[in-house]
Amino acid sequence: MARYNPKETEPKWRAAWEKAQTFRAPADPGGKPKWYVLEMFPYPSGKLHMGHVRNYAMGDVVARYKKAKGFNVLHPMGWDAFGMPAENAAIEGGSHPKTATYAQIANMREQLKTLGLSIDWSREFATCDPEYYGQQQAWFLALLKAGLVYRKEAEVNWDPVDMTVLANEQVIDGRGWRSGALVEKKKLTQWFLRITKYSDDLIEGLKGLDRWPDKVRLMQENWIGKSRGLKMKFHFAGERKGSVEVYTTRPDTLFGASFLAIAADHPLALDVAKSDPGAAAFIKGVKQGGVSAADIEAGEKLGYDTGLMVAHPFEAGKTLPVWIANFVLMDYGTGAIFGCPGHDQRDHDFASKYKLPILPVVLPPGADPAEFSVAGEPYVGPGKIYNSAFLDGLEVEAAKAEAIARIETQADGEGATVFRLRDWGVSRQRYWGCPIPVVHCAKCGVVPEDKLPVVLPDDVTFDKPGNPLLRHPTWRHTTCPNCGGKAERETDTLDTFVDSSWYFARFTNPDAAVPIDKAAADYWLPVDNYIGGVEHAVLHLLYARFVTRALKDEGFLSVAEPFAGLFTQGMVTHEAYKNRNGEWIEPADVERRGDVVVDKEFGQPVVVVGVEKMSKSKKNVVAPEDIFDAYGVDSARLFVMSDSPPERDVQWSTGGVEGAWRFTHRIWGEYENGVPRGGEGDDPKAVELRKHTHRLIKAIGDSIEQFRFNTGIARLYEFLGTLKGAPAAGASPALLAARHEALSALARLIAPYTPHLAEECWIKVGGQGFVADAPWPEYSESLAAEDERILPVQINGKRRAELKLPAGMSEAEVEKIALSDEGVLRHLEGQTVRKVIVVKDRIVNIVAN
RNA sequence: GCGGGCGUGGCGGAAUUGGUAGACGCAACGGACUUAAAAUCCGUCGGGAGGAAACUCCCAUGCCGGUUCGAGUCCGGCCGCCCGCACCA
Repeated sequence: MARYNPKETEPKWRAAWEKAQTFRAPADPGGKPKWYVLEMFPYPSGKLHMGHVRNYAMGDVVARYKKAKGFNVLHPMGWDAFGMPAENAAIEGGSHPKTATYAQIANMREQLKTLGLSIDWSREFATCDPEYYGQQQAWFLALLKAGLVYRKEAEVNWDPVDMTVLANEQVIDGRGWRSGALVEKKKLTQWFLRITKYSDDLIEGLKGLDRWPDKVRLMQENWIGKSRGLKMKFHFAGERKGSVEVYTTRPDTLFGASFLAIAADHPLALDVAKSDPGAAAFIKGVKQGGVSAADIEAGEKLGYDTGLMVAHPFEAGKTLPVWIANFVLMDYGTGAIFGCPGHDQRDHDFASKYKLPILPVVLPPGADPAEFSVAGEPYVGPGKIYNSAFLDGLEVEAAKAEAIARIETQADGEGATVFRLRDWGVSRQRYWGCPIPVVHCAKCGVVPEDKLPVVLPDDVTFDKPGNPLLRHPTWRHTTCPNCGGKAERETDTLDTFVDSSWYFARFTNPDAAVPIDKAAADYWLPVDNYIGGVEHAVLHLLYARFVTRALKDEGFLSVAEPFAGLFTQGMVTHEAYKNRNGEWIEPADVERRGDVVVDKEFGQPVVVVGVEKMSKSKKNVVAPEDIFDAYGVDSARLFVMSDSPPERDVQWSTGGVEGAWRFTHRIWGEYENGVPRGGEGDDPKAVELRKHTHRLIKAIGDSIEQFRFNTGIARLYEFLGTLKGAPAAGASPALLAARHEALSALARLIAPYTPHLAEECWIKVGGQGFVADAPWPEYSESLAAEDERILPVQINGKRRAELKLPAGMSEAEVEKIALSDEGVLRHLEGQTVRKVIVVKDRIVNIVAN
């Protein structure tokens, strides 16, 4: 018997689908409901890895299923093609980012196509296509006009050797990751998107995203970080005029205030430093005090007493010293706080160090005011306010409201909402990104470019550090669209997160002459299933939500939320191995012999270091091409979906993919000799098989709807066992008919997972056209329903017997049967039945003693 | 430190959401086929005790306690691991 040969069948079907344009998503709805499936588009690294296989296989399962269920499915693919890897490669002597990127796209497109995905390739684009980023420039200018884009001076991590701005994660121990140079804090005028305008709305919108993981919603909520409190002024006591504004979420503890602290870059601190060398030195010290998170964590609280005093707003005559403190952040709240050491850990640390008063004003429930002390540690829990004049006796929350009201009547401040979220800095001093389409004119200032796209020049060099656009002989020199005079182009390019913040909308009509074809977007958006890695839980997904809102407000599209359903899938991991010299070795070079893992070549035992994300550095990478070659694409797809729940990591193993491979062959074995249609007749075995078939149809559909692919696949494996128990050889006509029904359904049920094999099977059952175009099988409720139940009988909570009963039997009847069952009676000997609990179709529990 | 999640056989994981714990797969072991091996097929597979056997009983979902007729699932307290944020006032 000829074995199923995926190497022959798989390419054949891919070519057939392509020729028939099976996965083209028609723009015209034609009465079908739409379904938009999108996986996060890849950076074109040039090499497909197992993580991609899992991500795209997952989306493909849903897309193929929804298509079979009668939806008009959009399932597009593109390339997140701008960004630093290509530019860094060019700097290191590689080829030009453009040629390299398009070459890598070509490679990766071929590899992705090998996966047999149901993608509408006619919609493909790359973010580095001028047709795409030109439209991005168009809406960028619309946002600029609307005031959602602005420039301001901001501090950046500047690498003085590479002459570039670094992201925080590129700064390692205060040094540039590439050059190793000490990173400087530098002020540059940068472009910002006003995401903070939508802070509240972005939090509110999360509530409606009921098909998002709670975890991601929570992460976004925390990231935006809304807090309610009080902004208030402390007036200077003494000669100095004016006031310092602070923000607090604990106005109830105002009577416990013992100092004010301001950030080192607070205007007041800078003013003091002008005439106070000590303050100037302190500020300088704070600024140099490390950039990395670890530095900040280890950092001790330090302060400098400015000598200034402010008046307490409620206690006449009481004054508080104003300190400059290293732990106060300028860009949160007002950059100034009042310190209440009794009820805040940081203030307590600070006050202890500088011997400032520590006053308790919140009394924990049940504590004795005469005994209670906060000298050792602050108390941050709930309680009643005391030592606080008019606030005495109030609970914390009530006291907050009362304090805010008082401050408001004194006209010293007002209740305020503050967000942690900052505006989005999108300037990158880099070449390989979308040019910011403005010119700088000496006469007219910043002027939007009127001829789009502003195209990146190709003739640039990477032999010197810094932004090649700055060095280009002609590119930046242009004329002002406004006055026609000499002007210079902006040389900053956009953060690549901008590119990925709207691509899902562009897919709805990638050829539109405007950024977004509104009719197409209105039809397709929002994305119904968005699938990708959880590492994008905050940044990408928050930016995309923001840009969608901004584009909606500017009339480009109609939805506020781009992604109705989100699924974050786990990684593909693999065991990592080290030989006895401590060197990493590749999975291909090791072999399992009994209980030990050995080096194939030398036979020496190797150490299994653990199961980790596939990475080059640990050499625990399995190349998808090798797997496709050995087992076929279908087996690889099936395995990455089968072993673990999709949101969790899956561990790649040779044994696992071999199991999937065996399964495909066993399936084929049921079809290869033909599937006779059978005939009429009575056969209990036929009825039994039909029941299993209809139950399976229901189960597989449910498992895909719920993203529980692993349990669905388990049911498919199980069903194969059922088929083997009802072989075709010697079967009655009725059983043959039931087998035909089963195998016809099965071909369609496996199609989302193993689409190539399914097409072969579909032929064998006499299916019309592609199984990829075939409707999902229907199940009959009555056949899928269990008509017989096995009820366990517990006695005092321990399972003692089983009853096989028809489903739906009444509680009283079940009780009667249970109490007369031989096995049950044996266990009840010498005991009195006190109570019988019958849960319909589920369980019987007899309480006896 | 704050917020969230998880802990089930040798391993990945199931468990109708409070109702037969261990589906399905991997590994392992036994058997069939074969001159032999691979492949394939069939079977066993949480631990313990009893029995020739069908089977019966006890223990078991990180640990301790609670609620309940009944707890892997709910509640409280520990222990361990993972993720996010991190001086956010």
